[in-house]
Amino acid sequence: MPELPEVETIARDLNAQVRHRTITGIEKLDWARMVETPDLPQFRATLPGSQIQQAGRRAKWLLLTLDRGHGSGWTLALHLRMSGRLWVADPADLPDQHTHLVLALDDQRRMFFRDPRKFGRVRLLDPAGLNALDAALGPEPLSDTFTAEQFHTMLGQHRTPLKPLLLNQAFLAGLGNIYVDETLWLARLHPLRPANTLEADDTAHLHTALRTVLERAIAAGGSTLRDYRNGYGNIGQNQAFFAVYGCQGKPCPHCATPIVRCVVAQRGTHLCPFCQKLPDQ
DNA sequence: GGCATCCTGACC
DNA sequence: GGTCAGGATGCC
Repeated sequence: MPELPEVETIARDLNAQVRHRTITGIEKLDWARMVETPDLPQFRATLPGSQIQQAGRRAKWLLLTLDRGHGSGWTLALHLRMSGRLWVADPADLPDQHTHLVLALDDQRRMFFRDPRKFGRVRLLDPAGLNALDAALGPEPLSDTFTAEQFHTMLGQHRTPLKPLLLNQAFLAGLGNIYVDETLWLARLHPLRPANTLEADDTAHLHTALRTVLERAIAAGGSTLRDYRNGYGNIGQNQAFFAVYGCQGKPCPHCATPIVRCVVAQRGTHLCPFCQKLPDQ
């Protein structure tokens, strides 16, 4: 569910609320499979007493840097996958049946990880583990060091269609189904276009479109379709700006041609058949 | 690449 | 009852 803008929003919200707070205990953990590493005893032993130095993000991973106590040098990495939420709960709130992890803080507040589909995962990483996670992910599209020239070189090395390539986290970090569709529409590129057929100006448009779409979504606090909530438990507003995602049958904001939905790379895909043509057509 | 799998809830 | 869902992985 959450993609880069949603995870970025949650990271900022958490940073504002739990930075320098100490985790006093694990109040609830009823889905052991969500903890990927280390083993459960070490996970339970390490967290209590550790202080959250800061909350950040890498790709779609939320990263809580831990300091002091047993947590020194560790990073708590959380991935929300499809239906996960992570927020600082109101002291009066009780975790429901889908809230599988509750972390108590030293100010009487608690962090809730709720995930009905149970796809979400948590890792406690040492510095080497954090490096490995980072190394397995592509560049951050909003980074100052991610240039259109670099992007063009990257795209030229793949004949894969654009959509599955942009969804591949090892190629580029943070995009998911919504923002790939929105970005390709803004760049007027067909999702099946082989990556290595882009001209330099196509890549420049795609590079600009990526930043426009992602920055607008962050400014709007993310997109809420069903499950997504920010770090305060509130919905985002970016869904109002969708041009194509879920807009099948509605007029293209550029040319008024009805938006169509198809399937590309096993994912629902939304595009304007007039603006986004394959070169052969 | 395609496909199945991990899960549950919403919707038709 | 069947289909779909913002993600990722492992198997052809």
